[in-house]
Amino acid sequence: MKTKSIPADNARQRMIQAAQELFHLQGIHATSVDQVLRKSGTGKSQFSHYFKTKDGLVHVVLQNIHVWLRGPDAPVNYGVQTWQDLETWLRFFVQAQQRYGCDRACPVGTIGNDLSDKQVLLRQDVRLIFEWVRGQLSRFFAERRALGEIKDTVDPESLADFCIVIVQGGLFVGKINRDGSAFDNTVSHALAYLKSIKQNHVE
Amino acid sequence: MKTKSIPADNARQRMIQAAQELFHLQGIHATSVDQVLRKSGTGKSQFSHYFKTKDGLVHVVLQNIHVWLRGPDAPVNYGVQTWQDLETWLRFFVQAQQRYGCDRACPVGTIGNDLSDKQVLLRQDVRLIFEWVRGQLSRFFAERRALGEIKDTVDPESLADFCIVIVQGGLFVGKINRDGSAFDNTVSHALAYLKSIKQNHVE
DNA sequence: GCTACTCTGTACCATATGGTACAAGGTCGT
DNA sequence: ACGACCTTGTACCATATGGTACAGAGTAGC
Repeated sequence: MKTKSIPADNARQRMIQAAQELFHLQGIHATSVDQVLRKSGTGKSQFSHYFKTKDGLVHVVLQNIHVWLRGPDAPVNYGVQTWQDLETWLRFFVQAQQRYGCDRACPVGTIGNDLSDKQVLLRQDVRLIFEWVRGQLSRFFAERRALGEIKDTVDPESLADFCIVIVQGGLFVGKINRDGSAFDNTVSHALAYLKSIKQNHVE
Repeated sequence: MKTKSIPADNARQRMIQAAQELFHLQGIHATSVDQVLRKSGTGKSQFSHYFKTKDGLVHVVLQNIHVWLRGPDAPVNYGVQTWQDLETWLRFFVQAQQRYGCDRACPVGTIGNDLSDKQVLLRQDVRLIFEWVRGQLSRFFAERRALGEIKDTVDPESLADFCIVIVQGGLFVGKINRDGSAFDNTVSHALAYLKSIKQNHVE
């Protein structure tokens, strides 16, 4: 036996980390368990021990991402409070994708896209994350509407949908084209729209 | 031998058709060659004969889609000429997705998303289709701008990107959520934006 | 009839896949 | 020291995968 078993569930964390990156980059189907094991330097017995099945691993990865996004180490502030926050939030994804050479989209979206109708629990995991993001955004828009900065006729939740679709679509198209310019252009237009909404407030 | 070999490349067409549907529904990775063979009722020898490899089949499927979209049997008019055409074009994708229970996104996008960096030729196939669509849309916006219906400061190509990202993102999110409302809401906002652009023309 | 070509069925192969069995090492509480 | 428990290595398995080999049937041209 090479390594001592002192590091406890160190292997578990390494597997989660490796899986998260591989899923992000290749999706679930294109990523085999063995690939995760090789990347994390672990064995099949640990895998079975900690996650039992591949779906089990995906589940833990999604949970991991969920707490990551909601916690203090989130890569960007999801608790949007100001219009500036919203612009920062949108622009973040453009920059983030370009940093990695436009070879990957949203980690959660990539996994969600690979799910079949049978993987009910995993779809629930994905939905939970999306719902939370949508909640953050719609809360922001609702607050702004209450302040009269948005017309009463505009639905805050539909604006949240608008932002989410822009981000998911932008990352998706960017990945396909290996080029972030379409995403960049789209965010510019989206921001122009949101500003026009903002300025159109009654009173 | 059950069937006579009179029907010529009938088998070939059936395989393409089956593959196209399976790729659309599951992506490339989740679709095995055997699955295509079972669905099309053909054998492995035909497959090797006509397409040689799996990538070869994907290539033909993409070409098939390409000529389909550009031809008279296209599911929607890509040769947008009027603002009404554009609205019809955008709304078509919302309706098309809902017709099939929101279990699939764009056929081309789905395939493009599954490509690795090594599949250069297939990525080229995808890019060709996307570039053509982008060309159709940007041509329309350029024409409208020439007529003074759009401000000179607005880039027609970036508006085309905006529309493509909305459609790809909407279909993508719809597939993940198995629900088309986010896409629907997003298209409504996008159309509102495009109308605001339209009315802002100088003169 | 003979040959060349197209089409198709059967069999096969090396590899990869997800998953299981089982035993053994290490740690801790007693 | 003892046993319980957590962790890990090795070996294995049934199945699926993409792909190949090869021969037989059908058809057309000469």
